[in-house]
Amino acid sequence: MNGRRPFPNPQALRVFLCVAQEGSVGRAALSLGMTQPGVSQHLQALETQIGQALFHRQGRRLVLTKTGQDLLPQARRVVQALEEFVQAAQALERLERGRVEIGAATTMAVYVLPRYLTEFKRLYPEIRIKLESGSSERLTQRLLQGELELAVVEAVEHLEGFERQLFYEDELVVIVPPEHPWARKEEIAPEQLAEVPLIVREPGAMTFRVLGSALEQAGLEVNPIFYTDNHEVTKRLVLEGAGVGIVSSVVVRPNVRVGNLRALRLKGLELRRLFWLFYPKELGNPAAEALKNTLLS
Amino acid sequence: MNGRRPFPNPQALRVFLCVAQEGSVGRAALSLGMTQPGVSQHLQALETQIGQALFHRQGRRLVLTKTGQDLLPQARRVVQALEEFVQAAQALERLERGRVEIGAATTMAVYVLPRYLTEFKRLYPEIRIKLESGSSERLTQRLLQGELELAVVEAVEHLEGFERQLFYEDELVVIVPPEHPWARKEEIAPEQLAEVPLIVREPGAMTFRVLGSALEQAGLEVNPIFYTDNHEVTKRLVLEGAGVGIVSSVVVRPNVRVGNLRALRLKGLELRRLFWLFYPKELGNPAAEALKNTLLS
DNA sequence: CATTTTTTATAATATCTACTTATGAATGGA
DNA sequence: TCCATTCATAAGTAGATATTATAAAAAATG
Repeated sequence: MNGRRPFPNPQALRVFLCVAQEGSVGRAALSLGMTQPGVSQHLQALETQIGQALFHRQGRRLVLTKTGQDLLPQARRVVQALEEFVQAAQALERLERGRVEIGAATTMAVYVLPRYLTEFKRLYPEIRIKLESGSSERLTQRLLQGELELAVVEAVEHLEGFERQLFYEDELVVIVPPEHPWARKEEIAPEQLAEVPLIVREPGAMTFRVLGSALEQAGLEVNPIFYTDNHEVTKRLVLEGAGVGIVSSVVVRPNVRVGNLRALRLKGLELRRLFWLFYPKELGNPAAEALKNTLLS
Repeated sequence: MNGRRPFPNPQALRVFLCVAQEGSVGRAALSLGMTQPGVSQHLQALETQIGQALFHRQGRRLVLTKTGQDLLPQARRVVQALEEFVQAAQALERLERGRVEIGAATTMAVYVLPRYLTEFKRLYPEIRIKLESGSSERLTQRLLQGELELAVVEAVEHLEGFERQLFYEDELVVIVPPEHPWARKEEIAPEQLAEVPLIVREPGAMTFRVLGSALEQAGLEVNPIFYTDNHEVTKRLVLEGAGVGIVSSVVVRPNVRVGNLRALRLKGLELRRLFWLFYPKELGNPAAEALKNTLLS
């Protein structure tokens, strides 16, 4: 069996409505932009399908039967529901509605994304955004499973079916309180880290891993005295004089600086972290497309 | 241009809903009673039509995109409206709903139809009946124009596209009050009508015309002193002693008799009136069909 | 009352749609 | 690595949906 139609053709319903309104097959055809025989055929098809006459044909006159009158409102509801469907789809396309779910590595989510999201909200006030922060691994996973449409994470590798663009170039810096002996320096030698109490993020965090591998390549070893799960905690501890911190540079940028923390580079070490925006090759959701563009503009 | 489709195919919407619910193309196909490629094609067609992805294909996994989630309720409404349409049509067919409009010559409407309509109401309590009374000519007109589906009228002639069955055989009778000299008779000679004050219906009414033509054929002439537009008025006048009435026999049948009116036949005159039930050859409205059967049973 | 005009229905036909089966490709588990 | 499962694609077919052309019937007109 093929070409079968389990329920009435909405085009026929539309024809039905139009003929009922216009009171004439010919005028309905005109109004619907089709030819008159097509209208006749649709009407007949609908009538045989429901097994009842919708119109009374007395010569050229067409009068709704009682059945026709009774079915008119139901037919109207169908057509209206269909129109609302396409309107909803168009509204999504025109960004008058919609949702995006984006994931971002915690550091980005806290220190960088807010300003973009604010801008996006200004451009498309009706679109709902859900921001999920977490580890790059977890977010990458969620992206692959289609539960996120965009993700700002550190590149693990190329992801099949996805594209990426560089979003943010970060580096790790050493932070010290203003009264610290290093406070006036621009940079210090990595070896000096062994002489001070170190405050870093917990071993699981990417921040820590970047640091660890860099120091390892340099043949150095450090003994942190504090592990934190939060850059803000690190900053506080450093300000209190508990030690020297190592954090992403974004957390001491002008607008997020706390107190008079000083930031220094580690001489000769490459501590850069690259954050990429990942997105499916065909992301298909106009709202996600728009957010992507905002993020990359 | 042909085969065009101005708005989405509801079958595709149904597929969309089912895939979203089942979470799998294959299972949706099974549940919809079609093969898997058909489902895939419907989904793709819908997606290209609205220009957005509804599902995220990560390998074999299918996850609703945000767009898909947003459009799900609208799609559901369309399918539901369609189902309600067919249900409404079926309800009409099963006589669980519906309307009939029947016309009947005044005499029939007042004295005969009520008991049939009561019976019909008992059989099909949900069906609304509208009874229109009036002259046979007017009702025939309305029937031809499709504004009535059934009509109990006196036969004018054969109506093209309509059928008829004898519904009621009536005759005109003379009525007199119980104290009248004729009260004990079964019938009287037509000539005697000239000797008494006559009360008849107005010249426009069929009752009058039947009488007139019968008397004319018999070469008689009468001079009514009262014209009424209502058999009840005639009966009252006769009872009060105002004269002798000529009415349809139905109006003095046992259950509609007022007082002790006596009815007499006119000897040698054929004063029968035949009331026919007229209906379109294909009346297409199950409710009308049912009422027709009740009337003829 | 015959003729013309208007309007709907039918016929023949072409294209597009909506299925089918057969097959390929990719994923996930053993 | 192989196998099973699942979705996508290809090719083919019956049916649906439109078209144009034409007939038939009813109203309008002279």
